Amino acid sequence: MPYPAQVDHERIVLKAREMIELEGVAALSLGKLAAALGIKAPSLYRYFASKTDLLRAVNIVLNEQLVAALQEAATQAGDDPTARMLAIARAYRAFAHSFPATYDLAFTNTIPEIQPDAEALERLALPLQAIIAEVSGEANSLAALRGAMALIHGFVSLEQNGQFRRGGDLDAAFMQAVAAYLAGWK
Amino acid sequence: MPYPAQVDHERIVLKAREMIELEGVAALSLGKLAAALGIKAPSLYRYFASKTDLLRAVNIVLNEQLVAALQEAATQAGDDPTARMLAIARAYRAFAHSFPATYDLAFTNTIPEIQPDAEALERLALPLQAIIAEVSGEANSLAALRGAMALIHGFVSLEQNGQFRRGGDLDAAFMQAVAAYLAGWK
DNA sequence: ACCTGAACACCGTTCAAGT
DNA sequence: ACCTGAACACCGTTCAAGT
Repeated sequence: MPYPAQVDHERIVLKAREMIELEGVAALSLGKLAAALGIKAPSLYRYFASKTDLLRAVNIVLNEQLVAALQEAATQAGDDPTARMLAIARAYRAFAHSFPATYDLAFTNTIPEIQPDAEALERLALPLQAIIAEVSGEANSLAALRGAMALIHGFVSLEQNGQFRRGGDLDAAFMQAVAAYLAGWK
Repeated sequence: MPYPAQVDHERIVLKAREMIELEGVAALSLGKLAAALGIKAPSLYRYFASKTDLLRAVNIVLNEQLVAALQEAATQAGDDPTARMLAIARAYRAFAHSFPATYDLAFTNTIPEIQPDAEALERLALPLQAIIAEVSGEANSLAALRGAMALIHGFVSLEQNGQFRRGGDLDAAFMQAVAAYLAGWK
C-alpha cells in the first residue's frame, strides 16, 4: 500500500547535525532524533544501517562544507602562498568554531568507523598541498602539509577541549604560530 | 561487621586503564570492570561518584605519567633549547603511541567533565614554557608553547584518527615539522 | 512502501537489604 | 564496613505486524 515517506536521508542527516550542534554528540539518541522528525526510532533503520552509519553521513557533509570554506578562503587571498596559507588557517579555525560539536565528531572521535573514506580526505588535502608546496618546495610538500594540518587542527582541538585556559590572545597566538611554522619551512 | 575491602581506588583505576587500552574506551562498562575486579557494578559507587569520575581519575594518572616522561626526555637532552624541544616532542609522541586509547580519552574526548583541573594542566605546561622561552623569547613564550603543543598533539591526534594514510615517513615528517616550527620562532 | 509495537540485551545509577 | 539484588529509566537494534 502506498505510504508517503515522512523523512528522507537528507532530512535525517540535517536534523541529526542540528541536534548534535545544539546538545552535543553524547546527547543524540535515535529515539530523540526520530521524535524530532515525527517518527519512531526503528524507522530510522530504513535509511541507515546503524547509528554509526548515520554519524558518518554527518561527517561527510561536514568535510564537504569544510573543503568549500577553505577553497573560498584560498581564492580570495590573492597570490602570495604564505598569505593564502594564513587565510586558509584562519578560515579553518573559524569553521571549527562555528560547528564545534560536529567538528569534534569528525576530527576528535575515538570510533574509527565513523571516519569518511581515504578518498574523501584526499580531496580535502590535495589543493592545500599544492599551495604549501610553493612555500616548502615540492619534495617536502607532504610533510609540510601534515605539519600544517597538525598545527591548525591541534590548536582548535586543544582550545575546544579546554586546554588553553591560561588567558592571553588566542587569535594572535594562532596566527603567530602558523606564521612561524611557515617561515620555518622557507 | 568488618568486611575486608576487595578493591581500592588505585586498583580500580589501574584495571580500568588496562581495559581501556585493550578494548577501547567505548567497550568499558562498569559491569565488565566490576566483574574483572571480582565485584558487582554497584560496588564501584563506593569509590567513585560516577563513571565520569572514574574516567577523570584515569586521565589524571595519564597526565602525571606524561609529565614525567617529558621531563626525563628534557633532562637527558642536554642544554641546547632546540634540541631539548625536539627531544620532548619525540617523547610526547612515543608516549601517546604506547597508550593510544588512554591518550585519546585524555586529549580528544568530547566530554568536558573528564578533564583534569586547570592546575594539573599548568604543571605540565610550565617546565615546557621555560624551555621554549629560550627559543622564542620570554614575551612570546606562551604563544610559542601553545603552537608547539598544538603541532605535537595535532600530529598525534590526526595520525591516530587515521587522517595520515597517504604513506610517507611519518617519523621524519613529524620531526621536520617540529624543527621548522621552532626555526620559525627564532 | 513505509512505519510501529513489542521485545532483546545492554547501559549507568540508586537504594534497601544482606553479611 | 563493604557488597549485592532488584529495580529504574534509558540505550541501539531486530522483526513480526500494522496500514
